[in-house]
Amino acid sequence: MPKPRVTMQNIADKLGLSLKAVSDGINGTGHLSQLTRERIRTMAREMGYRRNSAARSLASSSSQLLGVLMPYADSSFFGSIIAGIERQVLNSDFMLLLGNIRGGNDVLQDHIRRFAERNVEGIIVYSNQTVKDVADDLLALDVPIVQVMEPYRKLGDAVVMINNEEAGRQAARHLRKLGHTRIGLLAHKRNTWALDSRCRGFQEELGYEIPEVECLLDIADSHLAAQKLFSAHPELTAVFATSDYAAIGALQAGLEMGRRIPDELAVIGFDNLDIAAHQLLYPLTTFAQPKEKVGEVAGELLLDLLHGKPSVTKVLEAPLVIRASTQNLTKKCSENSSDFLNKNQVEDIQQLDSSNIAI
Amino acid sequence: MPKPRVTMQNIADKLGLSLKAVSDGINGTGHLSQLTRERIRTMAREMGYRRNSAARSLASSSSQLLGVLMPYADSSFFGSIIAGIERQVLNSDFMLLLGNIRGGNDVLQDHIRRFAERNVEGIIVYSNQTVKDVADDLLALDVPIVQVMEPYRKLGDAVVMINNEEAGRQAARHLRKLGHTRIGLLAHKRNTWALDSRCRGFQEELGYEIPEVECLLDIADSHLAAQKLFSAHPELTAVFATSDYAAIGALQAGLEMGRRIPDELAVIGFDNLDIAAHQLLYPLTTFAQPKEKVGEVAGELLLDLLHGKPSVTKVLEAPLVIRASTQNLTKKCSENSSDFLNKNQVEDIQQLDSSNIAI
DNA sequence: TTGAAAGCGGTACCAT
DNA sequence: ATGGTACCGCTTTCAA
Repeated sequence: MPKPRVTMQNIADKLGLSLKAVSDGINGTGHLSQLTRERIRTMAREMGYRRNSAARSLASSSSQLLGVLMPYADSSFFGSIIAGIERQVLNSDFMLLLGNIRGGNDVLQDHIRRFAERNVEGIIVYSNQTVKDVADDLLALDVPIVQVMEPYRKLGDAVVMINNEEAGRQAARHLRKLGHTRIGLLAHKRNTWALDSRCRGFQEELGYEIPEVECLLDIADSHLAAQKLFSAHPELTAVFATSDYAAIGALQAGLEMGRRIPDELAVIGFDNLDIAAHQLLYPLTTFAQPKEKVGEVAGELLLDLLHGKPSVTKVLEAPLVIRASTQNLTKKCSENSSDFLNKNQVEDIQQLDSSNIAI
Repeated sequence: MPKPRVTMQNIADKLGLSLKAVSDGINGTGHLSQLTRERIRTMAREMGYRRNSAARSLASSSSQLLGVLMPYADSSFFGSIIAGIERQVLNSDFMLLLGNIRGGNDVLQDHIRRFAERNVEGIIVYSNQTVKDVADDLLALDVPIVQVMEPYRKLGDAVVMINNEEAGRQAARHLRKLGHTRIGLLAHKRNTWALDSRCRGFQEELGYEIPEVECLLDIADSHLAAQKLFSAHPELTAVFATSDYAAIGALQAGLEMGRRIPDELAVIGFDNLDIAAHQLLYPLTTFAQPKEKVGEVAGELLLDLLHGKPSVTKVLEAPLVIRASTQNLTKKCSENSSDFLNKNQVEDIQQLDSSNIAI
């Protein structure tokens, strides 16, 4: 049989106080003498009182629940963002209700319905195509929404995003500084703000027409696309790939053609995934999006919105992490280009705790 | 102003029925005529009724909430497990409350307290060291617990785990079949059941004393450890590393010594992480733990427990994925060893949807 | 088959 | 500084 819950009434009875007094005592509200408050709290602890958020939520119509809609299973990317959110909102006693947005519109609509039933007070969402499709249902929840990584106008302008354009520019500058003049672009479909501005920044910074091939987010396809790019433009000595996956494909194609990395072919990726950082022979130069920070800022932003503050758009920078795919890093790399990033700046580079990985 | 919620009472009034009738009509409980039930449901839909789970939870003392405690930010590993759980329990109208178990005992205890306040009805947990430390608090919740990947006796025997011992054995058999007779072990600390049985299976299958060096879950340290191993035992031609990270370190050390892969040095890893699958020159032979499946089974198991069924331990197999780090896969690889895994068997190998990754 | 009424455990307004 | 009390929206006996 389930052990009986200790209620505020129980405490009140024990102490000869009113229910109201106990409620105020525990919540720090109302006007109580210091002594009473102490007595109440002590007794609550003694009796092992835990508040009942269902009751509290019903009475106050505030669930202290935030909905998180992300494709968290595809990579550790969104897991990190979620961890950032969690850390930020836990202090305010909010908890996260999860919804994976991999899957069709119906699955997502199901999540949204559940969010409604549970009275979530705010949403943090990555606006992928599915989300865009059901944006109306999301808006119907009538709660603050914060978007991360990808802004979709319809969902408002409370957004935490990465300065993709500047990253694109920086990629161009980095390659130019290394002396490359024939530079190509291996790009994914520009059907998102992030990918589009990433490419735009790159092209604008270079200022001339750039050979470009489109590829899927898939190493095999990127490989083929890169082959196409290099055979159509054998003069290229550098390529900016808009993801690490594409970059790997480009490296692969380059190696097959006998190019030496990075002199005869320099490659920049995007994301600083493990496959970039831990690529054995050719660690990838790439951009490290501050994932956890994005989550933290998003959480903070959402809490602000809940407190009535106006919505704002926050733009974070993605530092360039320079590795062997663009630059031979000798031992004196520390006194090298100003681009070179101190490891400490990149949250990604962290020691894993063996007890935390199901290796 | 918050738009007024449609309540069951509203519906009852509109229909001239009692609250009870509406409740029964919507929940499919009680005895109602087919007609009334239809009328109620139709009206509910028309008025845009959504149930209020706070009220429902308070009245029925069932929260329909499951707590998930995992280090989901470190890699995509646990994200996949969580996605599996979600898919399994969503049909039963449960939702997942998340708790990251990276961090100290106090953070975890905080999660547990919140779980208590929110009346979670069950827990799925990865028993890392922190969890083991606060196992008592977890048990105090007095709800069913399902463990994934790592069993900790104190938390009961409802567990979904991987047959690590068999995987270890299979690693040994695979290397032996390839003709290797001098085999080493590059192992992480055996402070978990998973790691210990993985090593044990490997050793037992080989049946003789195996040169072994311990390393951290970190490529740099694994690299050093592997150097140590190979210089102490230059006769080794193969090594089983108990994680892909360690395997990368081993490859690195081997390459530095001028070994040709896989003839002069074969390496097996564990986990089928991206860094294994997408290692450019030397894709890693490794074990693919069925992560999402683990989640699904765990979810199913927990639901069973909630329905009063007895707890059981489920053991899943981790198929070996053979790649170039142990075997030269020519075009006729498909007619190769029976070990060779059909890609379709490995859930891991999936096409990523570009709109789902913040590349 | 349907309805009335008593909670579930709090919150919050209004007295005192 | 404290107490009384009317809900919050739904589930659940129990009676009709």
